[in-house]
Amino acid sequence: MDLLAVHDYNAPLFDWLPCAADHDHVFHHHAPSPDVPDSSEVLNTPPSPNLSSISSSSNEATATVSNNVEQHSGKPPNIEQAEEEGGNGVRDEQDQDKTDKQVKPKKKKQKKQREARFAFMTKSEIDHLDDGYKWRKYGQKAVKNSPYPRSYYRCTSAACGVKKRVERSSEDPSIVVTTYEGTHTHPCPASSRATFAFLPHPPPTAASFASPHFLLPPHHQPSPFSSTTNYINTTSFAHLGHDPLSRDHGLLQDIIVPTNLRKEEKDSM
DNA sequence: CGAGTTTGACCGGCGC
DNA sequence: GCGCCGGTCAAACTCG
Repeated sequence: MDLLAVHDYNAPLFDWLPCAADHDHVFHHHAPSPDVPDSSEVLNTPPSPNLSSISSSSNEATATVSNNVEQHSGKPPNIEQAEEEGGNGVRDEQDQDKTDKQVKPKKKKQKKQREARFAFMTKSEIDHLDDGYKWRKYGQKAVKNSPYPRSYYRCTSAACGVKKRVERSSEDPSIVVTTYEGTHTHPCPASSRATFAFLPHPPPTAASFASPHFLLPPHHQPSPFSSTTNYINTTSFAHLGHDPLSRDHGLLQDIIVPTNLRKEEKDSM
């Protein structure tokens, strides 16, 4: 399972970001989702079925990846939203009814299609790592089996529907688990001092995370974190699967963790 | 005053 | 069908 999951992440995943294209280190970002039913607004035209091989066996493991990709098929949330807001009148009307309980129309009937997600762990004391984008917090929830809450952020850029979740590992409170979901539809507003400044311009996206380059050890890059920040030892990663690169260097800046994997991790506890 | 955060409530999906 | 839980909304609040 773990192996599978990790495998997923070493495999090129999706073309998350348009701007990922000018990424020098672009690893292969072809978006997978061979079976992505075409949608009107798919940003990442997914030509290459890379996942097919992966997704054959483990539903769980692939769920997050391929599934997400598939889910992409629907339409990005922002689009959905746009649509919804296109039906602004609807919303307004509903607003008038809102005194009831049906406060909002929310998502329409259609099964909610989720954007591809990508989680990674960072050892940091800071919860909300600045990745160069501007995020607005729109929710926070207590996490089951964890004393730490999970925060929900959305990219503040108007048309950008990218979301991210930030939570602390209940196991190791010093580890922050960040899950990105969606594709930025705009350039990174700030990249210099950002947490991910060590990354080539395009800030963290699933694609960039998926890229092995993202796994460069700390000494290869200026640490965006405070001096108190530690790095997760590769052993952790080894436990997740493997990564020759990181193994070589012994340390790892961030650990890329498939969301499903984390789930499985939990399950196995 | 606008932008961002907090927080309680709502909703939908999923497992039992 | 029911309850649990994750995700989202939006009003109220805070801060610059």
